Amino acid sequence: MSALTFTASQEAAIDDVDSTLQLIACAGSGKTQVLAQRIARILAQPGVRPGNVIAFTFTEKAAAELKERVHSVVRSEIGEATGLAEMFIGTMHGYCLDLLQTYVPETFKYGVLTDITQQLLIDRESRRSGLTTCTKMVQGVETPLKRYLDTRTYRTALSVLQEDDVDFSRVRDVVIESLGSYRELLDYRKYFDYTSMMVDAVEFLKRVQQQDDLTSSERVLRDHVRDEVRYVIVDEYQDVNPIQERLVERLVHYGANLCVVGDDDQTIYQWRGSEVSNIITFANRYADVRTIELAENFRSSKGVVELGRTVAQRLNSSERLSKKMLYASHQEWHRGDLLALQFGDVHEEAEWIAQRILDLQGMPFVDKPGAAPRGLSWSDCAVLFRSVKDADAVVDELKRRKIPFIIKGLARLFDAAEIQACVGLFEYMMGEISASDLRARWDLAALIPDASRWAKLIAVLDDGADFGKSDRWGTYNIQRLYLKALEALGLREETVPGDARRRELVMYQLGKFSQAISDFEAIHFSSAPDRKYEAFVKFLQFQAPGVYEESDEDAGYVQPDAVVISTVHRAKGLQWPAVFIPFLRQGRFPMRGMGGVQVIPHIIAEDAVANGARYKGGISDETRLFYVAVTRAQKYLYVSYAPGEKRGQGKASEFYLHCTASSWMSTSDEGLPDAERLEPTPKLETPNIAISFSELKYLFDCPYQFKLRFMYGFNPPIHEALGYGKGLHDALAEMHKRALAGDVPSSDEAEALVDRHLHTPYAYPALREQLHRAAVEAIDRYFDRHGGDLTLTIHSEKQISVDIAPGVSVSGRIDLIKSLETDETAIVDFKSTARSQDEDVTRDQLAIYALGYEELSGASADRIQILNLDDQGKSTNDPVDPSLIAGIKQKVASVADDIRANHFVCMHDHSADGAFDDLVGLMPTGAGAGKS
DNA sequence: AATGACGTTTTTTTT
DNA sequence: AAACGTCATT
Repeated sequence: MSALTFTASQEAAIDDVDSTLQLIACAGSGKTQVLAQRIARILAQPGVRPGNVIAFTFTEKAAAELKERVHSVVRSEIGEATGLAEMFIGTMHGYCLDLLQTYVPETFKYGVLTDITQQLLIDRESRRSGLTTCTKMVQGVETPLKRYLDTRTYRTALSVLQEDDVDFSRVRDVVIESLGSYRELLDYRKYFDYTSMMVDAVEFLKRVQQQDDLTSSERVLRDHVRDEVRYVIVDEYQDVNPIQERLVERLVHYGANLCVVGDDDQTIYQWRGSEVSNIITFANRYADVRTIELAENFRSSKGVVELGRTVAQRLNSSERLSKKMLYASHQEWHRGDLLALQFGDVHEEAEWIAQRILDLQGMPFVDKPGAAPRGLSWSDCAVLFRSVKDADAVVDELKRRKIPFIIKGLARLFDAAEIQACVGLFEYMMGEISASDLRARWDLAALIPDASRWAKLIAVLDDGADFGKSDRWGTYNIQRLYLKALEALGLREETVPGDARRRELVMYQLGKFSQAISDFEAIHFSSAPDRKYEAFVKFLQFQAPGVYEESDEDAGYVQPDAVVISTVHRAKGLQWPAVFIPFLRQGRFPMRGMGGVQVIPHIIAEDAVANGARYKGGISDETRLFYVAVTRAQKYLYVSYAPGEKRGQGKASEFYLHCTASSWMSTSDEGLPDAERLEPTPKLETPNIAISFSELKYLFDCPYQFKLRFMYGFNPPIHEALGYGKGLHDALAEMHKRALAGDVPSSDEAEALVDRHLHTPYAYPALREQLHRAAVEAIDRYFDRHGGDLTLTIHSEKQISVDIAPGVSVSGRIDLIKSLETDETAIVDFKSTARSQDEDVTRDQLAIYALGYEELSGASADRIQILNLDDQGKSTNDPVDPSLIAGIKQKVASVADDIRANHFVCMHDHSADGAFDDLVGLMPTGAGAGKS
């Protein structure tokens, strides 16, 4: 596709920016490139601005890729374009959250619950969350849901109830009441979960579109959707669920152009609510739909394409759109490229796979038509499983042969010896294990750099377990205790025993543990200390092991050259020259139906949900999954099966048998052809690097701290005043936004503004009051000094994004852009703590803001101000300096190179730097020591 | 038709 | 910090 020649249907899809479009894109059809071209075509029209376009993707990763492609097409076809950051390319969740936090002031302060924090919240407040008031019907008997045990099912029930098309008259009253009390709890604790951010956004859009008595911000949103949203594009449309479809309908309500892209044969998330009928009946539901089929497969050899086609044909023609998939790539099929093999047991199977991976090394492979062949390497091979739990034999064999691999989708963090050592810290504190047990665990993990420090560690733990020493619950901060424990041991990257690789791996694990603490403490921060630590240990023992994935080398920006072991689900959208699909055993793939309590029918009756049966899954869903697996292969495809020991594990899967019946497949291995081997060279993929303002600040300050925080995942302890700065920010944002809408707030609203925006969930009552008073004073002061300028607001909270170099972008928000009485334009950044910072860094930050404004508007700002909201704080007002701006580009680009090279050196003398309190114990002690 | 062993997935979504 | 449905076997 580098030559940028398109097929007739691709051309049609790119050119038609006016019809309601339905693109049926088969596997490997170059859909992302087509979308990028189409978006560029849209932007090239007179009168169209980037802000008129919304493109939804399924994942953040897909969004980053599409964004990068759009930018590169725009650069080459239109040249410089401004305001590209105004175009939304991202997930629907991201869009909804953004919408709420831009237009609904009451929600500015809301935080977002992840799966884990949501589960923790539901369990902690098991009654108020509706968990234990909800019941399940098992064989006609109604029993209440149980704390911890049924939480998972309850969470799914909550999302089905809210995201699907539900007939509530068929839902039992207790279930509806539980949902109500969960929603109240979320509201009370000021949280969104992944469901409520969608539901609330759709509700809000609906109200704005149907009612007349609107507030100023509601009017702004209505006008925005009516006048600004002109093109809506939805990728992976086959995986859209009912609430997402409702969102799309709302956005095109005033006639915006809609283009959906998908392949019904690749619907693999039905168990999560994906509704295939959205794509199948699309042409009936929208008027004047033009359907274009992107049938050419540019990815795979003829053999793979033909096999894929026959797999898809196993589906009932009534449940799929009739379509073709045509071989159109340069990959040639040779007899023996596709094998279906049977082995005596799983070990033989694993041995063969490992051997074939070795044999493939250096095999010539051509990535693109006309390109020079390269030798295949580890990362060109993938082993795909229905469930990655079946991967043990393959994993062992690859380890044995020292073949590098990364495994995705296995929650194994808590199997690691390092993590068990960390868990031990808290088990010791709670008296569950003895000091010598603890010592044994740390010895097992080979993690004690200096045995003389052991007594220090014990002292820290004993002190931490003394719950009588203070009445302030905030004293018993788990994260701080963890960091203190590591410090007591003297455990830092430089002191971890072993080589550099092991040191890095251990730091990743310890960082992940820090993340687990943050998750727990976000919910349990204000519990009585002894009960909190007790609950934490239970969390570590029972819940956490099933949740956290082991960190691998994939965590950073550096792509390792390693064999990929993955589930089929995670492989969607990816491709490899060689794909293995082992373990094709009856009952595994296709996976046999599941027992146990299910949301449908045990909590919600099947007939209460439109097409509720889809959550159960069936043979069609498994077939589509197998179709996805097969079509990942570019050339070599090896499916295999081996019987297991136990009964019921002896038979081959019907998918395996299907493959053996294909004339493109061989059922015996005749060896690879005698091609001359080349030097194995992994496909070079420069990862896109997207950094936010705040991350950049850390990078400039101290690259090693950046690595600790954002790559290893270490989190600072929760501060009790957390939320104060954000509250001020949000109050100011509302003031400026209302001013923009012509609804200028007056100084007597200060108190109300603070009430609405200040949320300090971790503060004890006295602190909370104190923060409240301080906030009201700060807002009063702002009205006093700047109230008259409110009408001069140009933008509030403006999202900006700067492409520094190809593949490197920096994004963030500018607090305020306003015009001055002097007729100059100023960029304003609010500061709310008097924390002193390196003068240099602040100037860098200012330069980024200036750059961002230029990118946004095409014009340059005149002044940059830092406005300190504190009473005594220092503010600044500087000119925009062109030489500074040129310098910053250079600086960011070099920082990006460091990220790509995994090079995060710290030049600081941390002992002299107050800003690094939190993680100072993990900083290298040697670095910068020579500095005065 | 009744019994008992067996296994119990998949995973995205925010700063 | 459990109990259920499914499937193979009899």
